[in-house]
Amino acid sequence: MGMGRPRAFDADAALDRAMDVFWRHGYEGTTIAQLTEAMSINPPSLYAAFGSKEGLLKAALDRYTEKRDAWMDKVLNAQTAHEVAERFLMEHADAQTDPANPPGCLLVQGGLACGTGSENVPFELAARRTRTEDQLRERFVRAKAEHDLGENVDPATLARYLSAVTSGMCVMASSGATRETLREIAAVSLKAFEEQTKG
Amino acid sequence: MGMGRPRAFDADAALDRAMDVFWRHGYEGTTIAQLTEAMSINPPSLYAAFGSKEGLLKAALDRYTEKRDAWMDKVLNAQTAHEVAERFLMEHADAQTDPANPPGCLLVQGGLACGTGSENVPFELAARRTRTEDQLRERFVRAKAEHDLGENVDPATLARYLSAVTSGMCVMASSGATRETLREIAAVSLKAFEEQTKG
DNA sequence: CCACATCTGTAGCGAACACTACAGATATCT
DNA sequence: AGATATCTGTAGTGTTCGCTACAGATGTGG
Repeated sequence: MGMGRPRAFDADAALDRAMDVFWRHGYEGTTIAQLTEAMSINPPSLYAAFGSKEGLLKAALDRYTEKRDAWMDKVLNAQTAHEVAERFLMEHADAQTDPANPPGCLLVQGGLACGTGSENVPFELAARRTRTEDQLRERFVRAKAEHDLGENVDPATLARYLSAVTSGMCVMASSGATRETLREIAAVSLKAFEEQTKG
Repeated sequence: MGMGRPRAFDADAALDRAMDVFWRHGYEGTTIAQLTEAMSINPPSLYAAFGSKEGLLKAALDRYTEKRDAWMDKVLNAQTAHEVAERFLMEHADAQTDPANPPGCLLVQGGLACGTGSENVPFELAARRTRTEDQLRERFVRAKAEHDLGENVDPATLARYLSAVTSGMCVMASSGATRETLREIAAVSLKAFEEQTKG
C-alpha cells in the first residue's frame, strides 16, 4: 500500500501567511479566499490540512504561541522581577509596532467579540492571553520566594496589571500608535510596577 | 401635500438595542437579522432610518458618545488631576462590568480589525476613543495651568497612559474579568499616575 | 375626503460566504 | 511496474449575507 501524494506546500510557511491575514483582518473579517491566496493553496488543500477555518486559526495560534514562548523565555529569564517587567513591557511595545507584522497582537486583534457560531474564537484567544499572564505570575511567585519581591506583594495582581497594560497597548497600536508612544506608556507602567513592589 | 406615515418605533430605544448587539458580537459578528429582531423592526424600517449597517453603527456610536460625554463630565469636573484619574479608572472598572451592558466597551469590542470593505469601522471606533483621550489631555493641560500638576509633567503622556489602561481593561473584561479584578488594576495604575505626577 | 408622502411587512434579490465533489496527478510500498 | 493512498485544481454546492422591490397601511395638508 502506498502513502499517498505528499503535500506540495510547507505547512509552517502557510501558517505564517494565514497568521498575518487573521491578525490584520480579525477572524470574522478574514475570508477563505483571502487565506488561500495568501497561503498560495486551494481550498481543498486548506481543508485537508486544517479541517476548517477555525481549525486553521487554532493551528496558526499554536504556531504563534510557539514563537511567543521562545520570546517569553528571554523575558522570564531576566535576573529580577523588575527587569522581567521592563523587558515584557518594552519588548511588547516593539513587537506590536514591528513593521514585519500587522500592528498589535494576534491574540487581541484576532477577535474580542464574535458572532453566533464563532463564540469559541474569543474564548480561544483569551486562553492564550491567560497563558502569558500565568507565566508572569509564576515568575513573580518565584521572585517572591527568592526575596526579590516583598512579602506583601501579590504576584497575581502584578501579572494581571502587566497583562492589562500590554492589551491596552494592542488597542492603541491598532489605531496607529507609534513605537515611541507605546514605549512611553510602557515606561509609565513600569513606574507603577516599581511602586507596587515597594509596598 | 401630506407629510407621510410617521415612524412607528422609537429611534433612540432601537439604537440602544442595536448598541447592545454590536457591543456583544462586534460589528462583523452582528447580522441584520439579529439587529432587526433586537430592535423589533423589519429591514426596510432599519434602512429607511439609518441607511446601512454601517450607518446604524455610526448612529449607535453617536448615542453612545452622548451618554459617555455626560459620564465624562462628571469625571472631568473632579477637583484635582489625581481625582480625575481615580474617577476615570474606577468608573471604567465599574462600567465595563456593569451587568446591564455586555462586558467591556463598545469602542473596543465593536471591532479592532475588520474585513475588506469595513475598514472604516475600526477607524471610526478609534476616533471616538481618541476623543476621550483628548478630553483627558485637555483637563490635564488645565491642571498644569492651575499648578495642580508640575511643570515637567506631560499631559499627553498621562492621557495616553490612562487610555491604554482602560482599553486593556476592556480586553480583560471581555474574557470574564470581574469588577474586583479591574478595580485592582485601576488601583495599581493610579499609583503610576501618582508617581508620574511627582516627577 | 382626497391627494400625497412616508412608513411597514412580506418576500426575495444578487453576491459572497464557508465548504466540498470529483477527477486527475503524484508520491510510496510491494 | 502496479496497486493504493493522499494531495491538487476546477468548479461548483447550499446557505447566509446585506439589502431592496413592492404593495398595503397610516399619517398630514388642502
